[in-house]
Amino acid sequence: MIKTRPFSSMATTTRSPSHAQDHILAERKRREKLSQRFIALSSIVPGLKKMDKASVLGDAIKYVKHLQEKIKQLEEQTKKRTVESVVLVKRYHLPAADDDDDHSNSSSNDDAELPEIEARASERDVMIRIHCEKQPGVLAKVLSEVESLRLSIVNSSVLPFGNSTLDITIVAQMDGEFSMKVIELVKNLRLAFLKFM
Amino acid sequence: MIKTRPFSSMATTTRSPSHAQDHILAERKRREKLSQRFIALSSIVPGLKKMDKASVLGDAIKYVKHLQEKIKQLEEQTKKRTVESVVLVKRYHLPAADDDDDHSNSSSNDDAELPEIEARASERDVMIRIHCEKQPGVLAKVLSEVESLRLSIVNSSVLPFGNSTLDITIVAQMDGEFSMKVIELVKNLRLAFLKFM
DNA sequence: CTTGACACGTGACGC
DNA sequence: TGCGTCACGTGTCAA
Repeated sequence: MIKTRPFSSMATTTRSPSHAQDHILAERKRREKLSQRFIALSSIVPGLKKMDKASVLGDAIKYVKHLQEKIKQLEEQTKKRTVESVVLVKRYHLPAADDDDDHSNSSSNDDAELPEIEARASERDVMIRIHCEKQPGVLAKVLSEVESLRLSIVNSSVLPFGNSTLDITIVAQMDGEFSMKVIELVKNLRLAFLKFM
Repeated sequence: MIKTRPFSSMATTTRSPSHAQDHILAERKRREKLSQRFIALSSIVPGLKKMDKASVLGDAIKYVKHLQEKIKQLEEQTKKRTVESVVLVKRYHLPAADDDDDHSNSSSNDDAELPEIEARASERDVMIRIHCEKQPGVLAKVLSEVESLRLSIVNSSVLPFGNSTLDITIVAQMDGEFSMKVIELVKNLRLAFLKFM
């Protein structure tokens, strides 16, 4: 087997007599490693029809992109879900765009797990319901917050729901002639949660 | 860069010279395609230090596994965080769903005192909240109705609110693989209430 | 007979 | 100097 001379004219690349075999062996090992990785790659990429290297690479590329896109979607989705429940909450209290709040609005939401807060009032009674993530200290925090609003607590109930959720229901009464719009109440509770979390 | 005359003294496989060039060219194209895919692959795999083929393949493999694992986690998480919720308030119209309901709609409603029913589901847990008029026997009625839906009650709470209102919160669990869309649950409870009141 | 894919040996380049 | 990596041309096998 005689190869035609590549025109480099650099005929003087010393070839080691014994080490030439090393070279061959090393190259063989390298190829072996590559082939192994190709097999490994093709084994974790689902649904490939053609098993040739180009197709494996191509399908792997598509697959990676697909996975990345899916992860992106899932992460957005999880965030959206909490946002939706927040929106539900905001329906009750959204006029928050008032002047008493922080003006640094817009990007103010790092809302990892904002709770859903609902409040209603009947005569002197106020009912507060909070659907939130299970956290140590939430109940105490909420109760003290409620009391700080000059509301005397009549009853409270905490129900675990699912693995990581709490449903807190509180009934309180307003003192004397002091009264508070429920929307203000929800706003205050929400601010307390923002500080707390 | 054309090789002139490789004289074929090889006894085994002799190729026509023009066709040999085709072979070379084709192989070149194939290699080019492979290299291109390698580059493409390495461009979408983040944070790879070594750019040699074996490392690209190896890191791509690790990366794919990492993505798969992450997707698995995210999907589990979203499943946990998925909370279906339906609220039925008087005057609010249910998405009507199927035909199993009474068609005698229209002005048949003396619904002045229909309760507000809300249900949400997370995994096996179901939370039911009913805001209704204070009546003797409501709780028992509601609980038996819930149990008749193959739900085992985990916790229940009844809070008086105002003079004539009750806020009932129930947490129950669905049996085994039996599951029910929350909207069906709300519909059933609503029907029970309609019969009861 | 053509086409495409593969592994091999080999020269070259960079550290 | 050697060691690792690469691209190339080539022979071979299968569709």
